[in-house]
Amino acid sequence: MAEQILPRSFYLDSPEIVARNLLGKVIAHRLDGKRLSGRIVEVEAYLGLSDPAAHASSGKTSRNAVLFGPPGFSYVYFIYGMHYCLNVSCMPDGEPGGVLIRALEPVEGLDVMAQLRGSPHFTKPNLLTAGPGRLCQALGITRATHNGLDVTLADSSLQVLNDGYRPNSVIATPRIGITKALEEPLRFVEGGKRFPRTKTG
DNA sequence: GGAGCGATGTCCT
DNA sequence: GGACATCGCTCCG
Repeated sequence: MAEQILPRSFYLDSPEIVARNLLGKVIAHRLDGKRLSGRIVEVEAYLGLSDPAAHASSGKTSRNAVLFGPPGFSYVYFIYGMHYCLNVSCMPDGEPGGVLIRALEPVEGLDVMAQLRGSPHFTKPNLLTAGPGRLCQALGITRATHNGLDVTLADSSLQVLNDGYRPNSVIATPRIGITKALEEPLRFVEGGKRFPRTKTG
């Protein structure tokens, strides 16, 4: 099938549902006329006020406002003084929720990704986009340029596409790198996929 | 290949 | 002032 932009209705569901459904979809970023893309192989769901690990848990602030807005918008934040992380908002307008994109399998523009990441990584394509900080660097995504973009528009520079690929199975595990709600199985990876990703799973 | 650790900016308490 | 949804380098096996 031809690739299609995921419609806003795709993101209306709860973060757990949207996270599972995002596995196997393609993130595409048009940068200086060149398309950089990768297939989603690892995601995490972050809920609203009931999830102490979520940015939205302490209420709406200027930083996390996108999570409280309409579904299908990018939420990019800066972490550890060094890295950006990409999320997509879900749930209806006014209700917080989001999905963190943790790892991609690079598909298009690997040469540009390697330049953005540093050329030594070109020989290790798994290190280009495995990890939330790495994939933002590889795609050229920053908070200044990519926070709050509507990823459902045909003319958006950042899109999420369905090309017909379907994961064989989905495995749920605890989330990584957090200090609260450590046991909740809200991290999702595709079962049996060979492509390297972060940590276990 | 795995554990330990430093780098480093922004936001909220 | 401290926490933080991370990464890459070192050192040790």
